[in-house]
Amino acid sequence: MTITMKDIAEIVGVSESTVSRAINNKEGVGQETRKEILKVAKKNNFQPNRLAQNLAKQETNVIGLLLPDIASLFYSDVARGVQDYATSQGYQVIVCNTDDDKEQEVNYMNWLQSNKVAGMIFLGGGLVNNQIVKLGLTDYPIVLANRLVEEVPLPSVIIDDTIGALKATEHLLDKGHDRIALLLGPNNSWQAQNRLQGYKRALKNRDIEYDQDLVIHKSWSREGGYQGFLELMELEEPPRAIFAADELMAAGVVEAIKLGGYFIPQDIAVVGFDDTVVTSVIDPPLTTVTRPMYELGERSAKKLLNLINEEEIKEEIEILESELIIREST
Amino acid sequence: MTITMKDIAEIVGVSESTVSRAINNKEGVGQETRKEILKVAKKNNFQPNRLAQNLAKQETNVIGLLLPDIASLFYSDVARGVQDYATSQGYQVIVCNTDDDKEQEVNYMNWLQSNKVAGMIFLGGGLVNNQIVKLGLTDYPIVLANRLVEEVPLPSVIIDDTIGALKATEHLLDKGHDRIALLLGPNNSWQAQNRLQGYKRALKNRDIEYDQDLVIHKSWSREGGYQGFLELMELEEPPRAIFAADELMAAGVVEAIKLGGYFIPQDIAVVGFDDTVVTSVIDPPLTTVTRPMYELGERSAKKLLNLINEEEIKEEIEILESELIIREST
DNA sequence: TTGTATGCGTTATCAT
DNA sequence: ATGATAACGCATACAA
Repeated sequence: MTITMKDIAEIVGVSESTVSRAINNKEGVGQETRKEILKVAKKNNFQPNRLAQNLAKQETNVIGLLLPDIASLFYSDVARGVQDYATSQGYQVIVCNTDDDKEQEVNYMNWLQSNKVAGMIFLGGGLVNNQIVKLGLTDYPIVLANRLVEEVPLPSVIIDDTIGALKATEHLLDKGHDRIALLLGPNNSWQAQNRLQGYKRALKNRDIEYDQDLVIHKSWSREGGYQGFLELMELEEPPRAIFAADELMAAGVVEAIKLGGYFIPQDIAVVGFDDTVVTSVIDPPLTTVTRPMYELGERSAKKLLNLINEEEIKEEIEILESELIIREST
Repeated sequence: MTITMKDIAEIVGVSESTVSRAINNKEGVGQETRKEILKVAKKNNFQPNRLAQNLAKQETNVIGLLLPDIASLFYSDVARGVQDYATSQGYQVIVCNTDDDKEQEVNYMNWLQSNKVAGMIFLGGGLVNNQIVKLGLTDYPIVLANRLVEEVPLPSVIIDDTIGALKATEHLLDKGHDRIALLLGPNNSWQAQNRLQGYKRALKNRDIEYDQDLVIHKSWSREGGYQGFLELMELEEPPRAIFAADELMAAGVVEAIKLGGYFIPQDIAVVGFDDTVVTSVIDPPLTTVTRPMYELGERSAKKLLNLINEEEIKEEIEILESELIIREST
């Protein structure tokens, strides 16, 4: 049913090579012939067979994106960034969900390679495994997005939560607060560590003593935020500023504050983390740290395409900073 | 760098066809030869070139998924369902974001065709345009997911919001409420129409008169829900049960109710719509209508693969029903 | 059991 | 300006 160059050649009465040249806008085809060929092609809705094309050219315009779960709010945003940039440059993206499973990851790596993708982006998922390092080092174009690599450096783009947490804390400091509570998830997580670090650094910059009692680890959830707030209120001198370093926790804190009859920000100021649809259900509009997720995708894609086209890479590791959006909760 | 069958053939000292047979687990290869070939293949990490493979076999194991935006909470869940089912059957998925733009859509359709995908799923995006119908009718495997088609029927899977709304209303009726408010977005939307219809049908089933005053159209947002509640409270006899047919609106309603000093569900019962991360920040846990988004993806993928493999399709149009999850807000 | 030959649809290198 | 031909890597029908 689908028409090929051979067919067109037959119809027009020329050779396949001439058809190929005409279709690909190359030199060396007569005015008339070219017009005729294009006419027939359009009329029959000719679509070149990419499989054959790629096989012959020994290259493709497809890149692979491996991530834990496309259904996650965070990753889907990044994915969109990757896709938009890639397609703007004539590339297509294949998204693979690994669920943080090493085996899945390796499977996909192999599959992508056998499909001769031009390169891959590895998004999230903790540490980089050896296979990736090996692949990336044997000059296969690979970019790491928000993912850590041990020892050997690979081209990567990451978001630094530390800066965001620093900005958030500084903002509250600027508002005149000197006792700022910090709500975090379990302290074994990389995220918690970074955000805590930013918080500490902000305090240190202002010569304010770090008070262990003001830092509370709960679960990354509404309930965690809720309970965290209750704990804070039991302190002798409860804080009047809270940095809830997670959006669900922030929602819980706001909830608890209002239920307690306090006003935001008059009685207690709140800064959250992340700015997704969850934030939109919080009232008052939340001052929050926002991570450039879409941009993370864009930059990663850009870096990968640069790598593929062997253009010069300015910085091996690119660091994006999270921003503070100031709204009405502080 | 990458090894081919030809290379293996040379190393082992057999012909390419023998290598092909061995690699593909086909009959007609001697014990020893096969073992030797596989050994060499494994040692050199041989990956068959899918481009060549697919070109030769004239088929691929890739399907295309066109949707408005992968970064949307709704669509990304569906996409995950498609991917999981597809990969479980040995297929890969290419996701294309169309942003509801007809032109983009057509571009992707062409691109996917020229990549010889085995089939496509069109998710969301309102009415189906003619190009799709044409493509689907000229026996190209196509499945419509939660998308409307005029006149000509195409294999499709849809979620019926009507049923969900009906169940939600019935549930409140069962709880003894006879004056149930309904909060909706702008009434020109397909969603609003369906949910209103389900609501009406539930009332009719119980011979309860439809009261126009109890149905309020606002924006699909927290603010819309909030304002809607305030309007309801101005009625002579405010309702004590509210069906907020959108998750953001539900969040706004709950917010407003609590600020008003009422208790849920003792004073006012609330049923929401959809069950995503947004729901998780609402307290008390919300009774809500949940749409089987993941399943929508799964079923669509399954139908498409059936189509591709020319198995019999039981029902041309498959209707999934939304379910009511009963929690503590009613 | 194994090898030979041909084709898949396109690109690219030669001739002409 | 155009055509013949080989090549891309693999599958497969047909011979041997």
